[in-house]
Amino acid sequence: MRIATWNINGLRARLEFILLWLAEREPDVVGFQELKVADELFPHAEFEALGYHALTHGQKSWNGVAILSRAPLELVEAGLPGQSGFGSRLLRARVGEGAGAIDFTTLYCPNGKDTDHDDYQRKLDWFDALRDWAATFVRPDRPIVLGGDFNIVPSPLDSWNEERLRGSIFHTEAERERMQALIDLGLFDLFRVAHPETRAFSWWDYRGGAFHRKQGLRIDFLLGTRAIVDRLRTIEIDREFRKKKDGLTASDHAPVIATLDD
DNA sequence: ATGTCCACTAGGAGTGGA
Repeated sequence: MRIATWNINGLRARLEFILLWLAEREPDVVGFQELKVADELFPHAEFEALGYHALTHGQKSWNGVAILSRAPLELVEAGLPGQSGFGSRLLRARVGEGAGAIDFTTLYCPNGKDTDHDDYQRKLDWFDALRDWAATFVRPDRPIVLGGDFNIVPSPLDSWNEERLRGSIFHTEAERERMQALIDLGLFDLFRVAHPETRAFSWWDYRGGAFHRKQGLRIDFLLGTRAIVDRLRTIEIDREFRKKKDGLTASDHAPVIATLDD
């Protein structure tokens, strides 16, 4: 079973690019973030043509998340309780069938903009709510995945320039404490399980040639319980799809894709 | 300091967000 997360930065602008990726990588389950489209405009038929069912939790202009699955999927919940004012950022489904089924959540965590912006404290509050919510169901023996754009750089190894950026947005102690609090519920950063020492990024600014200068951050994660770690075979950040394809513009995020034993 | 991209409004570029 191949599972993935990807902040696509605009579904309508990215559709053709996404379809290329699906055909090439053939994931079974994908969580998308930053759809920037209302649910009624979601192109279900385009995905169904490739064999994917979709659940969406979108809104006009900004935010928005969706889950694609080849196997039937069942909505569990949409939206983080108490945090609907921050937009459509969370969607949880049961995906797959039988013993191999997993509890899969896609997350688009708030950016926070800057440490002196009001959104920064709201971001920290959102993460507190996320931890409280996750604590209600995360258990080591359950196959649970939380995947998404967390907008936090958890450790110096995950930043292209920790020395310069420490204390700035994505790199603060308060954000890192929130990330750790989530992990402490019994979740593992699957990329780090497989690649404990590798410097790898999942996001590069469109500006300034950041991708080619290797100036990126690792802010997109697949988190899984012990039951998922036990099934983990591979996990990679799909840098190839941060590059233009057939003249089509990529998202500023690369997909993260993992293979699990069925 | 900031070289890009996306969506919105409006009916052609500017603005806000990331």
